Amino acid sequence: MRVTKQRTAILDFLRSKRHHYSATQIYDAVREKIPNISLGTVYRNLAQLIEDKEIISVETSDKCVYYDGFTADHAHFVCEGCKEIFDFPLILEDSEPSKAGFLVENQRVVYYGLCAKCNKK
Amino acid sequence: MRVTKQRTAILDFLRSKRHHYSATQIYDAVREKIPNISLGTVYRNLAQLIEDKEIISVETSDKCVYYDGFTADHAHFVCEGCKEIFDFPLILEDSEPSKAGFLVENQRVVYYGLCAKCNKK
DNA sequence: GTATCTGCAAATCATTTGCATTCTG
DNA sequence: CAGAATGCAAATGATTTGCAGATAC
Repeated sequence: MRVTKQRTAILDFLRSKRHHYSATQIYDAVREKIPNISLGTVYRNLAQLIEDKEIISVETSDKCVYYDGFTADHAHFVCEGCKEIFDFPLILEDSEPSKAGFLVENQRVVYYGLCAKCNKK
Repeated sequence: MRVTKQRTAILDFLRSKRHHYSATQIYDAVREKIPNISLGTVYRNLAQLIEDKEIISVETSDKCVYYDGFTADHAHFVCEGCKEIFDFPLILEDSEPSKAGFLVENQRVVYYGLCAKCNKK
């Protein structure tokens, strides 16, 4: 794996934010620094960065995938009101699959509902 | 909401199986009973059935959504070896978001790894 | 009878890919 | 230099949608 300015810019962007971004949003953000970067390059780098465990992907009921530069285990909450994605701590215990002899390499917890603000309305 | 033979066939199919199917797989299965059903109808009914909480959707790192006629709370395990999706009980406790005043309407837990069989190889 | 649902086909839209060129080590 | 990575544009594939005709209630 080579260090290119494109890959560096993408990773720097994701790490600089405690937020979750779609490929297109990342593309738009990085384009401010590298105007001629292509969307294909963004996707290829995101895939590579996931493989290298530098970032994680967040699959929700949205049609697009979000990417997160914060890789410590945590849960996500998708607010159906304001569409915001929130982070929450994830309490890991002996998981059912591992008790059954399965090898758990990864786990995703996503809550859906209304955030505190939207819930009050 | 009207009871059509298409909607009934889709729901019957999903309820008759303890398994998870993509829209295309459901389309293929239901076509054996209703040969001229269209994929668009399958998607429209799946969306409706989800809204009515008759079925649930399972989002994974796959590019397609899976549908599940078993609606009681449970976790999913996606085996990266054989690609099978397994059900596991889900131990629900006071979730972090609800402690924070968020309204949790739904929650999805997906594990990734190797099932017992693939893990042995 | 009328609003809802369906089949069909075309449109979307996120993501992937082929290829010639450029860049990193 | 050689293998990787990039930009561009075209391809893919799941999902959505417009519309005219069929169906449920």
